[in-house]
Amino acid sequence: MRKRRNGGRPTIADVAQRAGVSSITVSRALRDPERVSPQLRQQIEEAVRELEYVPDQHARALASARTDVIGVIIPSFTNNVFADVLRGIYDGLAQTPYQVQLGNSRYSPIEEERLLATFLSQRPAALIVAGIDQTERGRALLAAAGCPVVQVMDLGDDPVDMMVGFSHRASGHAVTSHLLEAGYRRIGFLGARMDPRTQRRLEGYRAALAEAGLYDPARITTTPASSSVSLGRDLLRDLLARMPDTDAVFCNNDDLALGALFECQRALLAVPASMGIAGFNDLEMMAAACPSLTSVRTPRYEIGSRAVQMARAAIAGRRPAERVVDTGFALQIRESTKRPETVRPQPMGALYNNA
Amino acid sequence: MRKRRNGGRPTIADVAQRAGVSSITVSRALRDPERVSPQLRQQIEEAVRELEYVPDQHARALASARTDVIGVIIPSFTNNVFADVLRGIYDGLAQTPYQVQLGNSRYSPIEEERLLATFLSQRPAALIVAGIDQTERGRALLAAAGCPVVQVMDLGDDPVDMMVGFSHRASGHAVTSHLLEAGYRRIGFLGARMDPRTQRRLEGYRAALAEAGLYDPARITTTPASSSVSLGRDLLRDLLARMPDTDAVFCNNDDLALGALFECQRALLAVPASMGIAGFNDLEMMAAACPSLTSVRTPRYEIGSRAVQMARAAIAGRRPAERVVDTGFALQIRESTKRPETVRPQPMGALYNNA
DNA sequence: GAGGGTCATGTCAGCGCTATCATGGCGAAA
DNA sequence: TTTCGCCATGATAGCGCTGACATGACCCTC
Repeated sequence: MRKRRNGGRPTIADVAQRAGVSSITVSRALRDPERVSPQLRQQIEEAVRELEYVPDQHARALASARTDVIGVIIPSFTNNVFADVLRGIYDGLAQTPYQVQLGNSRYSPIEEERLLATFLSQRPAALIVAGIDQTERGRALLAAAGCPVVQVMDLGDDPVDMMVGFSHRASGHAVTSHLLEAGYRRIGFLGARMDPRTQRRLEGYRAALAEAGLYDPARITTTPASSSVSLGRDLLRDLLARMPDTDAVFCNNDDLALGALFECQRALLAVPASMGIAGFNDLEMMAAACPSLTSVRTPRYEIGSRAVQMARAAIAGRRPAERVVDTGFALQIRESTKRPETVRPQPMGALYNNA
Repeated sequence: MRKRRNGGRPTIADVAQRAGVSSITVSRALRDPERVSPQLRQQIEEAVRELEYVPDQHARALASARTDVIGVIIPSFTNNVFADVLRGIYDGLAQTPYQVQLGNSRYSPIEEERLLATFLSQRPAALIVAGIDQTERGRALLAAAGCPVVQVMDLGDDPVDMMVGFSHRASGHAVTSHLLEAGYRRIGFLGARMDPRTQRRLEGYRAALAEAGLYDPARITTTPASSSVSLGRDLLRDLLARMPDTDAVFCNNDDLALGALFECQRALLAVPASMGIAGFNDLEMMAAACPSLTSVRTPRYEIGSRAVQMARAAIAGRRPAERVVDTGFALQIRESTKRPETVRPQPMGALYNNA
């Protein structure tokens, strides 16, 4: 008896023998049941069940030069934003043979390039990457990938292949315009990490204020450090130390906005009367905060599932007509930017008593 | 010329030809350089570089019946807790040939079992799974996996193989004891999703209160819904409607605690004077909140990297002596449970003015 | 009824790599 | 010098599966 290296698991040949057919017929019955007569199909299914046969992915990949792996590269695990995209992707792939190969670029284009090279060496069925700011070589790798590629979470003019996202510049512009309409005039910007998408939101902010003749670069407070709630507090404190008359802040993301709110509470600065606060992404907590926080709802889950949908269509040879999908975004206006008619800073009572 | 199915990529035979050796020597040079003479090794390395040769993972896996894939199963992508564990795992695997195959069980033991079966069909090098509450069949699959298995984030008596985590019961007990020591007497419990780890924290809460003769099941408020900040608000509101004299809450996790804080702010209930709040996991925002929130620091990143370390040691045949590692946890006492000496509910001024 | 088309199934030869055993050279021990 | 064993390297035979082509049965058309 031949030695088995695969731990005694049955092979396609075992199934074939048991079903009384050749192994290629079993192979066909598993991949494309239509091409096998109902009679044999049934025999084969039975044999598969009896032997608990599971195809060997590696052998399949080697023989067919194709895999059922979809590579996904995101810049952060910790950022809830990508967790939602990921959920969309995984949910879109449930009940399919596809598997996800997940990479974390840590917001580094170099690391992204490295991951891309690694992933491509496995000839994935498709690739989903966050952002449109690959390195030149990264773009070249993607272009030569030989599989569908979907860039997600951003929008640009020249997709490598397909694209699903929204305009960060437009969303930054929309939030800032909203703050202006709410009556705020000395609007600051809090930004962390300053990745390309953040930069584009900042551009939108800048443009909206410039159009209103109210742009003042001194109100922009950023840091390369990665975003956090504490950082939101620190950044707002810095900003107020430099520009005490600032009456609102557009926070680059929701963590910073929450931190800014906490800082206002600590400094006894009334929100929204003396300070308007807007965040970005509209994480679940924004609606629950007190006061509730204005933000921009970004369709993260939808972007993930849509990307999968497009990728699968492309794999199946039905490339969608629309290669670039703009999912849009939605301003969620809440208490934190509902400025009372009379604009005048108001002192507040103490919020709580702790010694 | 032979047709190439792999897209024209060079194979090990190409490298061998270029280096003037046989392909098995190239194979050895790549896997175990020590076994090849320095002379040939150098020639081979050069050929690899010139051809940009990248080994085919599938062919390697098929021929050797081994892979460089480490399967990881977590119950949620959205929960920040697992994001940190994941970071620990990925960081521990950086600069190694290992790759992660990530599965999301969505807190369903059935789904976990399914994932386990799928992953095992690929003969992973190791498996890291969250929790110790597998189904019976899941446990059997793990036991028969034929690879190192690390259960993480919890602690139990009979590891399938290895285990890294801490006692949820003990941590629940510790938090509750702290609330008692701080002077709170009518302590509630807010819990969402109620997965097994949450249940054990609840047990700890129950035990601590029972020991103090203060246990009242009516103060336990739970829901099978998944955790969120809004839910924290809802649960606290429910609890206070039923048991208005509740003077503190142990929240099953930090999202709920934050929601509870917001609810107190909305209801003008002073924290920590009239209501103590403690969370669980000590996410970054807890220290930044206003008032800052007491929580239990859980070493999530460390658990991830430690699990990888143990798995790699086991793969290399050096199974660690300690199969079960208790990482412990640390109570982080902050403003939200620092009750003033005089215990008496205090009214507060309005926090903010929004019309 | 010959020719041609379609369909279900089979044969065969790899995919790119590694396990296994074989080989030859060389130094140490006898 | 002879013998042995060790080491570096090579030849060979698959790993489990699928692509490409072959085969034969059957049906339709003129």
